[in-house]
Amino acid sequence: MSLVLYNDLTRTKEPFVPLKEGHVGFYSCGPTVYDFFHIGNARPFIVFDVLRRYLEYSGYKVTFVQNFTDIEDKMINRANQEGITVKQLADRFIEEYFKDADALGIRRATHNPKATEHIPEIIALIEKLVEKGHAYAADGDVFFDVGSFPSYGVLAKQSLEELQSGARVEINERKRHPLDFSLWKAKKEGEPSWPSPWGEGRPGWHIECSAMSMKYLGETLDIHSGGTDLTFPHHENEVAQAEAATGKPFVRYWIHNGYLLIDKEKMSKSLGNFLTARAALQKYPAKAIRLFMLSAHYRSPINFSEESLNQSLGAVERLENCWSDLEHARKNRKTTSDGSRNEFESLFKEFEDRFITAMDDDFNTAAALGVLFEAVKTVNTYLKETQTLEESFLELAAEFFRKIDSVLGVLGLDAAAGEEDAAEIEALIAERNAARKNKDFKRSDAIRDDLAARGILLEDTPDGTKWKKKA
RNA sequence: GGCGGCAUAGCCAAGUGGUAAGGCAGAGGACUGCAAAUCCUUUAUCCCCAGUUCGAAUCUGGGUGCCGCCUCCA
Repeated sequence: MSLVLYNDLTRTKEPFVPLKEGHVGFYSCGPTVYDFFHIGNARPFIVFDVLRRYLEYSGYKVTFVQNFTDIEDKMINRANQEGITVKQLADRFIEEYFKDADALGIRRATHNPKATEHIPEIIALIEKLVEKGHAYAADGDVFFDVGSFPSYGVLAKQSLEELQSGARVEINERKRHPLDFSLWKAKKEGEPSWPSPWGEGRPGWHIECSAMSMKYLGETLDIHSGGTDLTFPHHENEVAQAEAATGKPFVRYWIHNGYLLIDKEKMSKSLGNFLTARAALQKYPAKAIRLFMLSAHYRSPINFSEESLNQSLGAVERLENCWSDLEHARKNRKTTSDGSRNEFESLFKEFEDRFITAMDDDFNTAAALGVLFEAVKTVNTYLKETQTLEESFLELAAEFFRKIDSVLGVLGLDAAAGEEDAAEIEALIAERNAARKNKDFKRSDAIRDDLAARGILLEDTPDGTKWKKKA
């Protein structure tokens, strides 16, 4: 059994075999840093972070590269609007990106290259394309010559003619073919620029990903991912640029996530129907947002709504309750350790195998979550129905949850506890229990209500009172 | 015009030939001082029609509806 991925290049599921055994070179298109990213942008960040984690869980060494597009029309426009430099704008929103991405539990990439820091690599790639006759200069601009690259359209699965017939591209007389695209843009007044063999200018959007991905991962990448809207033309162009230059296959597995919709429409900045990740994080814990993203297959569209997020929140609470019950049992219940370890080992081994089977099948996180919840039920039932707990069960269950959560991150076991006020809470609980003993329910309920108002929820169990923070 | 996706219970969502995972919500019950949590029970024949098959949500054909890409966009 091993991972099978849906490859957009072939439009079929294929067994995943990396170029170098045991190692995966993974490039994921990152944000243009002109604004906060929204919850739709967050989908690929979360989903491909989980794929990356799963590859690592599966034993691969993963080099994960995600770029920052820090020079581009939108960057320039926004910087001008705000009266700051493009660099200042980029620095600010890279910082904001990390704040939100970290809060969402997205692990840091191995490399986060910026376009403006790779101008020499970009120019070198363009020069190579010009030399090989795949690009041509025109008044300080350089265009890629799609007519020179017969397999243009591999990802779109359309011929040049077919692509052109539906195209809404602006007429540009300097282009040989309407679909030729900019590799280098001549400087305009008030724009940042760099010297180049074609004069002062700046790189086009598509070229940065080809240049930077190959710099960090070599001429052939194992996985390249992004939103499905990038398939054409961005990724198509990346393929053309890289393969025209190197003559080697650029990417072995192209994977694209489906859109996040809101009111059945694509969430996007231009439509104005977006919710920033930051705003979402104020309303919902990261765990709930992650679980929401993972509750459907990554290639399906998902519809964002308050109701969906609330459902995910409910699900997360179920996971958390199970975990905290487990912890509580470990501290407060009688345990023994006779014999039955093997039985529990195979129980959790089976759950893990099923988790692996789900994830191996084109990264089916929805099915994987199903397995996780079945394990939750098993643990809950065991805790409820067993008088004297077997230590190995508690250990193995905790280990199972930790492992799964190292991939999915929906339990937040990585996050620091931060229970500095624990002592005070414990004291109040003791006071409340004393009141309960004296049947002073007025007093006991008052304490419980006060704590609830602070976001501390109490549960009375046969093994004493348990408390937790509201999710 | 070309390319592609989707349609499963009140909601979200797996499942691609053998008689429908999981979550949320709801109802009933157990437990509780009351709660909370948990457990038990309960809620679907898979958009429609026609085929293939011993057998289809799952394959084929035809409909209907929704959505995306071909332009910046995760």
